[in-house]
Amino acid sequence: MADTGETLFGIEPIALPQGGGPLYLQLKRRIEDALQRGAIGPGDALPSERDLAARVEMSRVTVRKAVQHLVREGVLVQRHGSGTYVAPQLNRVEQSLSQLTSFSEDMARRGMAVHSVWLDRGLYAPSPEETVTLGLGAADSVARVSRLRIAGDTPLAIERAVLSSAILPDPEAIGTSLYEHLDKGGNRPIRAIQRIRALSLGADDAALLDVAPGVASLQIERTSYLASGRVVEFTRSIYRGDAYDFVAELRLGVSR
Amino acid sequence: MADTGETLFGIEPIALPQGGGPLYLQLKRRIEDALQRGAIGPGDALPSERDLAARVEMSRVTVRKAVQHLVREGVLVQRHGSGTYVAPQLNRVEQSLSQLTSFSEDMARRGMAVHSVWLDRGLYAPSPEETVTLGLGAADSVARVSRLRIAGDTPLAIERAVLSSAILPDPEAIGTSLYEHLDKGGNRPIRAIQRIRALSLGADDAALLDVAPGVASLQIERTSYLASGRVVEFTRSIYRGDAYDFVAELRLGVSR
DNA sequence: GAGTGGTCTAGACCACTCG
DNA sequence: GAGTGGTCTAGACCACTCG
Repeated sequence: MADTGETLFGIEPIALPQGGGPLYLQLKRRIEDALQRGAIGPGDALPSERDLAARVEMSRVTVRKAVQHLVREGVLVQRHGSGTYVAPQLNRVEQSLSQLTSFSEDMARRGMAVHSVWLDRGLYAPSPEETVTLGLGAADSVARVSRLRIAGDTPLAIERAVLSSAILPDPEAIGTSLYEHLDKGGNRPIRAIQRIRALSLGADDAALLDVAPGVASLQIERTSYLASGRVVEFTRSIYRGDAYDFVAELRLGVSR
Repeated sequence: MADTGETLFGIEPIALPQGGGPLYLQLKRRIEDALQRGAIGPGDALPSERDLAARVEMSRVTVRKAVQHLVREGVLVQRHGSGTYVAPQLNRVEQSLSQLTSFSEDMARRGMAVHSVWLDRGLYAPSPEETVTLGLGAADSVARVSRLRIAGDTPLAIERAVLSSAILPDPEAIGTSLYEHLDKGGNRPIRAIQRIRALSLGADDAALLDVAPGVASLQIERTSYLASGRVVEFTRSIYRGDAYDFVAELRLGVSR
């Protein structure tokens, strides 16, 4: 469906009225229009930045600025050395915010093949923050387990968990499921508090999730508790903003 | 605490080793270091882009690229015609994801003075999406009420609610509280589903929230129900990513 | 090797702020 | 009016991809 011919999917060489404002916003609007009209669709290649620049009679820097805005919004993707493409339509994953569910089982239920890549797994001296959160003593160490969650070939989330080494003495012994492993030791959490915020992705995490740096993402910090009230794990996860919806059910509170 | 003198808060004219990579990332790292060392703090002015460029011997475009990354991350703020500043430390607002609470009362409990600005309040023909969501007939109209929520002088959120005009025939009659108004008519919701996602702010919403375009934010879509199961309102809200934490409590689900 | 995006420069003009 | 960020250009070189 890509059109690198004369009409440039309806983006005329000379800017039509299109409203005023900066050139890069005008171009951004024209590309958005082409998408809305269906002149270009998911997976299609855009003309190269140099081509686009020549045709719309703007400098390449200005074209880049328009394109980068759309990349940050998740509308386009750029691949170094290859080209610029309309972002493939992702099926957003819905995840409940009221039940502690299993990533693997969640995905299986949706018919998605998932796997994880370990980013880190080992014993460390705790940071002051970890000492406080996990309620550790001075001599205690912590197990850090980090992994990248992948569905098909789309990375969805980075999970970084920290536990007392008393609860997880051998991080290497975890199979695919941390909770299953904890269960065996009688340390399965029954309750958790999650804190959700929006986050602009840094270069490193963006690379792991295969998106552009600066893209909006969701960071979730989870503190899990045993029935005894003891903290089992503290996990900081980063979810791709374009791939996840979190769903919560609310009950009547006070009047607003 | 701003330092526009020779040392440039420890950012030396000639780049120290600092690791490699693109110049703009090196500069970004040096500014982050200065912040971490406390050489500059919230509210402080940075040197102008031209000054910075001269001192670190990079072009202004490269300096801008470093600065803009930090602006997008919420670390710095720029004010056109005025300068570049370290972002003031915001007290994040915590909001529960398991109770339907009142924005105004929530804030009052935290000792914050809040007010709202109406962005829109009126009766309209429904969009197809609204017709479906609200379960409307062909001849029904909808009330749209949009407002900007402000704490002190910091805009925190944009709320855009849509209701059947059968439930809200006169949008102008709302005082400060939509729910209070609904209550009077016996149409108070008792249950709601919220859908949370990360979103990169567009120019218009960014301007309303007084942040840079492209900054990460949280979008929450809420569908509220009456005891009868009927949908009362559909609200799409956008929360400043740097000002909000949403907190949810989870109970044990299936194994992971 | 041709083509692509990623980085970088030097310079220009504009719109805005501030005293 | 001086200074600031916002936009824009023409041109260059690099790192990467792809057939």
